Amino acid sequence: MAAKKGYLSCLDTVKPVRDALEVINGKWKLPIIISVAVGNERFTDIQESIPGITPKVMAKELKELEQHQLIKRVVVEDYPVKILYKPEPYTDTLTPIIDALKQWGLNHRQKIFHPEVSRVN
Amino acid sequence: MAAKKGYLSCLDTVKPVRDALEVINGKWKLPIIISVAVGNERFTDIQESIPGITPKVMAKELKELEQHQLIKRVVVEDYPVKILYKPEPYTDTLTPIIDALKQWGLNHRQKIFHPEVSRVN
DNA sequence: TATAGTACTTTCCTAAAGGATAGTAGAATA
DNA sequence: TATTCTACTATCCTTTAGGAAAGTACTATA
Repeated sequence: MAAKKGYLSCLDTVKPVRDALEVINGKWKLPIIISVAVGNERFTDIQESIPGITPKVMAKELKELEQHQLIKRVVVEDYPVKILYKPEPYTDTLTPIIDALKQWGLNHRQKIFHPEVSRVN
Repeated sequence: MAAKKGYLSCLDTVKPVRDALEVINGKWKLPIIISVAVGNERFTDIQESIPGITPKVMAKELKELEQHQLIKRVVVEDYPVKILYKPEPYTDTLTPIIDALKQWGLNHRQKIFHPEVSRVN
């Protein structure tokens, strides 16, 4: 019974990649993380630093990022109270992903708008 | 007029990251790329190597990846004709992203299921 | 007193993603 | 002749993402 060719397994890579994508999926999570990592702490500042994001989406994404311990919501008991969003140590672990995406995005834009000059492919 | 604090700009990073996300967004594009990169060439093999994907979604994603020149659809004129999906040179440029996501996903799973042993955070 | 700022929430809506299931056309195989 | 293989397509449906606009409770400021 000559074994039918069958496919090559790639689950070793596919599974962890999907785990990662589940946490950072969507259009806004990484931009918010980048903004907070750069030092924006107030709701309004973060919002204004990311063109196009609405407060509803911001609020939802901030909650999810908090649950994943990728940012911390800090209430400062002043009058009036201040609310700050701060990076967690765990946030730093995303740096390699963000860097890789940034570099790829820069190269991709080169490729699309100036194909003859682009470095890769 | 003491300038109101204002936010810190992070567009240098946010913009290219968003460019990249637009190409590799969704649940399935990277898994498909991984499968093709590992050597799966036939529609059915790719599909079987990625648990949960349906043929409809496969077909749609393959078309989009082709448009972005991340895979090539090759028709082999045999009887019957064979259709092969192959990686393009440009596919390799995604390797750093895939590696970063894979490493992060592995670490994240550690953190979630064995917090006391996890390496980072 | 009126306006503005802060951190949201609420409502309503559209579009896109994704999933289940079935079907199909041609060729090969039993 | 019947079934299987291949690479899809077609239908239908549910869920999620995301966007527009307004509102709110509190405080501060002019």
